[in-house]
Amino acid sequence: MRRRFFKDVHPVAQFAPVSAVSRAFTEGAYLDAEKKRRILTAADQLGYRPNALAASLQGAGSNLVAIFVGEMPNHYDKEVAAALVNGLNAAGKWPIVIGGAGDTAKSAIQNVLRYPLEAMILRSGSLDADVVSSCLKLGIPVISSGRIVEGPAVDNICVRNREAMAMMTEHLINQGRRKFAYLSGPDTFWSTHERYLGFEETVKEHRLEPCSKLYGDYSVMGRFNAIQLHPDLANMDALVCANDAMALGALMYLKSKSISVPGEIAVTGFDDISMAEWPNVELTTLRNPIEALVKGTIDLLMARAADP
Amino acid sequence: MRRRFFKDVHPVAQFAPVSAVSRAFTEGAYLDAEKKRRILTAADQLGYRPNALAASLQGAGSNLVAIFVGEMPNHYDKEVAAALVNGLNAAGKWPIVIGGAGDTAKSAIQNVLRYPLEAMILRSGSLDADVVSSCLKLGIPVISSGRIVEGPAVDNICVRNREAMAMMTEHLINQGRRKFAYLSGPDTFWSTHERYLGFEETVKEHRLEPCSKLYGDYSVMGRFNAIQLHPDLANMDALVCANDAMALGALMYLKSKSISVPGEIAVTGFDDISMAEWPNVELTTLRNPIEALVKGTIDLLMARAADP
DNA sequence: TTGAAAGCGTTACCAA
DNA sequence: TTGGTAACGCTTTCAA
Repeated sequence: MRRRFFKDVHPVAQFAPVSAVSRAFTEGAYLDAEKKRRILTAADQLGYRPNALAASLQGAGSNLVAIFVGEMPNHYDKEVAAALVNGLNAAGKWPIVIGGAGDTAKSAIQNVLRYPLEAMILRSGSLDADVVSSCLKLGIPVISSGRIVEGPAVDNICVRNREAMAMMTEHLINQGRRKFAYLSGPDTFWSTHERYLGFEETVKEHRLEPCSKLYGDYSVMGRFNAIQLHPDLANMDALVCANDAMALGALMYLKSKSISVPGEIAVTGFDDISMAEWPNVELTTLRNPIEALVKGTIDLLMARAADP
Repeated sequence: MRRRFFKDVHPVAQFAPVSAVSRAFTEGAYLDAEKKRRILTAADQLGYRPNALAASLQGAGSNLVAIFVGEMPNHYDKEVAAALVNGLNAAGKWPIVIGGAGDTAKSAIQNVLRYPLEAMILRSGSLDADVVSSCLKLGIPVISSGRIVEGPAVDNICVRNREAMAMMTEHLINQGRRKFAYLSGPDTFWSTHERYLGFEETVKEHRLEPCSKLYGDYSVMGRFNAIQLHPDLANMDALVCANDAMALGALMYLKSKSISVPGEIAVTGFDDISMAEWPNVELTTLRNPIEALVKGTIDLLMARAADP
């Protein structure tokens, strides 16, 4: 079959050779100014723009990035995801977002890896080993945001969960609190363990009596909050929660029992989600700075792009 | 320059011709079972998978979809966006997410249109005319989710805002409420107008006195809620809000003033975000069903894919 | 400064 | 069944 020349089909190349069209869209390429203007005008009318995929096949960067956001059980995760999308957009990177968990997410990730990605950003920990090894084989850099993931070619950006929680606990002790309870997240979340360690070591340092530890699920309503299960609320003057969502749930429960906060019991969270700023919400929280996290993630991405 | 044959470079084609490799990855293609197994094994070890971009260049569907989510000022928007991402993933479509507003978003959209998209899903109304005309030229179907957008080749899926709000108002009147105030969203949101109309026509039908209309911004805390500006809370027994977020804000304000809800004033919202189910939140709300919205959006997408 | 053509990684077609 | 190759839309030599 005779090779059809681009001239026959290329929408703009009716007016000029393909190479000229390409040059018209390439900053700083040699091309007669008048000719360039003509091409750009025609392109504009036709709604033509160079196909980014064909360009990437040719060697240009794809500017595509995948983000695995997981299930996003609480508002903090959603806020981070939204901020990440905006940050990437501003940097000229286009995020393909993958959600969910389990086998569905697993196969989704494998499918998305068929696109020429410049990076894989991990916001969820459920599939680490799998994803990391796949990306390694493909030479796609992995950026773990909000958790530490071991592995070659994995960049990490993460808040100091342990130190922060230690500071928070210290602060409560300085305020005179002595009888602690801890509301933990599920063990499947990486941050859970770190945060508890920070709390535990501080309590031990001050030789306070061992406290009770409860488990929530990082959401506000999960099990309408583990706090309900607590044996005796009377024997407690501070409730340290592993994130804001659960702290909010606890707060609502205590309020329904007419227990004064922070009078009788201090409640603390972690993340500083927007709800923590609402009036009537007597919550002390640690700022888990989204802006910094997003900026760090994108800096890492750009660094990898410049020097793989 | 001599044409380099794929054999020289294709990672798997060292073991078999490129066409065989392609067949190994194509369901139902003619290929010796044993040979297929060998190829797949080699591919697995090398981490090789067919490049989706090159495939789409060849004629296969790109499976890429863009979602313009806008600013997502409230939780409902974020919940919808998350559900949409999950739904698309489950359908084997990969969403490129664009956020923000104004010129940044505008140029982001134009850039993303350089990829071969199967559809553009609009969740934000800020850039309609622009996006629709660009997509039309490119032959990319536009799906407007949650709003009605006029235009050729635009599919719409949307809840009946007006009818729903009318029902809600009717319900309040049946309960004996007579003195209404309305807390509206910003005029830049399409749903704002529709919802107000439903409310207004019902109030007029029942010949109730004209009510006061206040403006919020669809967020919980915006201006710590327009309700504060209301001249006299005493002269009101029902506050109809255009969405849950603002209703929640109003609720908190009334609580801080020790006004009983729903005793003295009934407060209603719209959306049924998860927070509306929290205990202590005395909110009557209309379910804006996310599942149905997502399913409808994806059905529309699939229908377009099958028959453009 | 320009046009022609090679080559990117696929899939589809055609002849064997 | 198979292998070879045209074609997809683009950018980048290369030669003029």
